Amino acid sequence: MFELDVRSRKPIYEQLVDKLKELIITEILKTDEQLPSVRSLAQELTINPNTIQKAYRELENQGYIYSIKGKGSFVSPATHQPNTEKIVKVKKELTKYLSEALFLGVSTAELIDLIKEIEANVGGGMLNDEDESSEKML
Amino acid sequence: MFELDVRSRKPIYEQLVDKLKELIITEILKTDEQLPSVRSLAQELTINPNTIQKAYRELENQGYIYSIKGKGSFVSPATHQPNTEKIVKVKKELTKYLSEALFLGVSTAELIDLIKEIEANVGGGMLNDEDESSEKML
DNA sequence: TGTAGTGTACTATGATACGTAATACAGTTA
DNA sequence: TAACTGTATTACGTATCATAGTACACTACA
Repeated sequence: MFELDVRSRKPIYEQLVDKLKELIITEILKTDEQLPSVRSLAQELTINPNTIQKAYRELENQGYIYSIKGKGSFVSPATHQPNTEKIVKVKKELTKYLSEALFLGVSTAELIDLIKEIEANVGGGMLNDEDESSEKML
Repeated sequence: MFELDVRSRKPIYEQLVDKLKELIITEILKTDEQLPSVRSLAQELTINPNTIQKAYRELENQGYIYSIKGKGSFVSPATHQPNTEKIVKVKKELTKYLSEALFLGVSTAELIDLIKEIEANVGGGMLNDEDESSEKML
């Protein structure tokens, strides 16, 4: 279900946040669906429960999930209400990577195709994860 | 010339890499133009020379600049030869942020506009009279 | 009621990265 | 020679990450 790279410079909990966010955005994980418990996921990924909890806390802070003591953690309903601050932040990152992509020779057309491709997956359903090199497959 | 956030979670040297990369990509810094020396830039930014050097080393590793002992550091000529590995990496980041942008309600049209806007500022040459729409994205 | 499963909180420890500081060396330029 | 470049090394303090262990509060269920 997850591929983690424990050797990566990017913290494990942050990798988890990214992966889960992606699963939520693409609606592979649906609204109110229950996430694995911190302990079970920790055991499955052979990492520490605290690390899972940190990722869940971050996702909760960002509004992607909600947690109920004694019950579990669940996917938040997609509000789709514009969050200006977040959008500004994301656009900034986008600008950075779009610039670099163009600089590296990626064409505008290709980028637009990428957008359309992603758009088809966001809220749509199917998506497959093509991912990096190493490690830990579960 | 630079604005750094020493309190940011992002390392200073990495902020420097990003800023300089952007200046190179947008050709504000032109091929073979000399960068500030590690010591002078360190003094200007009131940070440690080692931190500058780390950023320069990273930029050199990524092919954006070259350094000559005793002379200085200079902007590499833009090769524009496709670097598959880098492109894959950038596309991956792009996918992440594009997904999130779409999820947050940014429209496809808006994203395409963003691409075109950036394209006008990258590499192509004609645009160093950046008076209007460009606005020095940072 | 008891028990197992949830989330949550806290302390402690080791490893690693970041940034600074000081020093040294090598090469270029005037 | 003197002053400027890049580069390398060691040491130190700090912060973050991840683990480990423990504890507590709440929920569900037999």
